Amino acid sequence: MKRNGRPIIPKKTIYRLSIYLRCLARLRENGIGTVSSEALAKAAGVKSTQLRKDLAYFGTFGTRGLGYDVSELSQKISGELGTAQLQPVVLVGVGHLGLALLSYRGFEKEGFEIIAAFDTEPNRKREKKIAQPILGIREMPAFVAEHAVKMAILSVPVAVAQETVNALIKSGVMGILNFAPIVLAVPEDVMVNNVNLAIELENLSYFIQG
Amino acid sequence: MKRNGRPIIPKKTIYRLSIYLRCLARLRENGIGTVSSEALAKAAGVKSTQLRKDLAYFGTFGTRGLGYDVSELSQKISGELGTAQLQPVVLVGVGHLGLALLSYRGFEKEGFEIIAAFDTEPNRKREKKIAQPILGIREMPAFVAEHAVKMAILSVPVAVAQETVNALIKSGVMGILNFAPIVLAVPEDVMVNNVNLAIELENLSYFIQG
DNA sequence: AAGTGTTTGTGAAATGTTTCACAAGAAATT
DNA sequence: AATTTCTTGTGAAACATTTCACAAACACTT
Repeated sequence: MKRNGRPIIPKKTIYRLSIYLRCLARLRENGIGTVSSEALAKAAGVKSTQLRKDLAYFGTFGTRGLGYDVSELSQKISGELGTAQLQPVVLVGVGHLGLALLSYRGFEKEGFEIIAAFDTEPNRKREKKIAQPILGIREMPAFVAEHAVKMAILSVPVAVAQETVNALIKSGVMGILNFAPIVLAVPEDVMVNNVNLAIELENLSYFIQG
Repeated sequence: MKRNGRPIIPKKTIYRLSIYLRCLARLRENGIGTVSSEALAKAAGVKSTQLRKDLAYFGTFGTRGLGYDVSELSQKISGELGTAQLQPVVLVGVGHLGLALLSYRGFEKEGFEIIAAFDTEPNRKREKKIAQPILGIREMPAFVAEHAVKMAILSVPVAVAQETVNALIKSGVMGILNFAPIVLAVPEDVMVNNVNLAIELENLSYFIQG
């Protein structure tokens, strides 16, 4: 299926592309130049046919009888995901979790940089020193607009989550990584990814009962 | 479809049951005693037919023409998910993220209690005081076995993630909430839920370009 | 250069999930 | 008590995703 020229790639496939990218990175670190769909799929925890189907959505990069060139495939997936260039991100809500996320060094490696954080009490004393500036929530709209920030991490209390999202969207944010345990109402063209740790635990709890 | 007497409920349905449970909790807080599938579905961000199908997997609880009793439905879903009683959980890896998770007060409300944390350097000075004991990683096997812990949160560095999981499983852990950006190899009867923040951001990044 | 062995790419089949359409049941109204 | 209104529960249809099966393409060996 296609829409405006580009094929429509399933959400799940996009998710797996990210996983493949990480596996490829590790292969490259180990100096491995070529990999078969079988081997890469195993590393990613999927079936090899699924890996090939996933790649087929946006091109054909392999060599039959040999496999895929690790560097080339990395680049192609990176390009498709749009993580080739560094993306600015803001974080809103600097509580326990927000502070931990600001300290987390895993984003930069993947092409994202938290350039600022916002909180209702930016000067409240925190037990940890961090590199990014913490600004008042009132400064958020201007900052986001000025720096053309398109993505935000939301770690505010549930009570203010919806109003915070409204403000972010008004300022131009299109994608939100939401840690507040609430279903946010957003326009169709805005995307929300929810991370709810309690739900993940509940999920585990169910399936290990059998 | 059924297996050993119980119907097989899709993973996605289980996930949504957790969401319904949260929506119901909020309704109850607001003193609302009855809710229609239409209203609850809207609050949960799904279609009403889907909500009814989800519930139909394990029973029929509604009253036609009226809707569902909020308290009763909460109990039924809780019972199905197995979150009726408090579940002990351990956390392994007390770095930035682990520390934040230990401070997170959202688990208890949902029926989970982090009863202890483990780290290779339990006495390393940390900038935050927390309630749970931090023990050496060597004490983990005995502790987990003794307290019959079935679930663990894994926030260790990638390099030691697999060996840590092996040890946890050996001690009797059946469910793992994994924050390490790596695909863990586990036996069939052990369940892993991965939380990978970089992937979530990458995902957003892709869809807001479209 | 021919033959053998691998591995990709892809229609088709199988499986899984969501949505539709509507009968059936209960409440509310007249 | 009959009628209308509302809402559930569910088989069937539509849609989406995964897996299968195998031809095509290339590498490697002899």
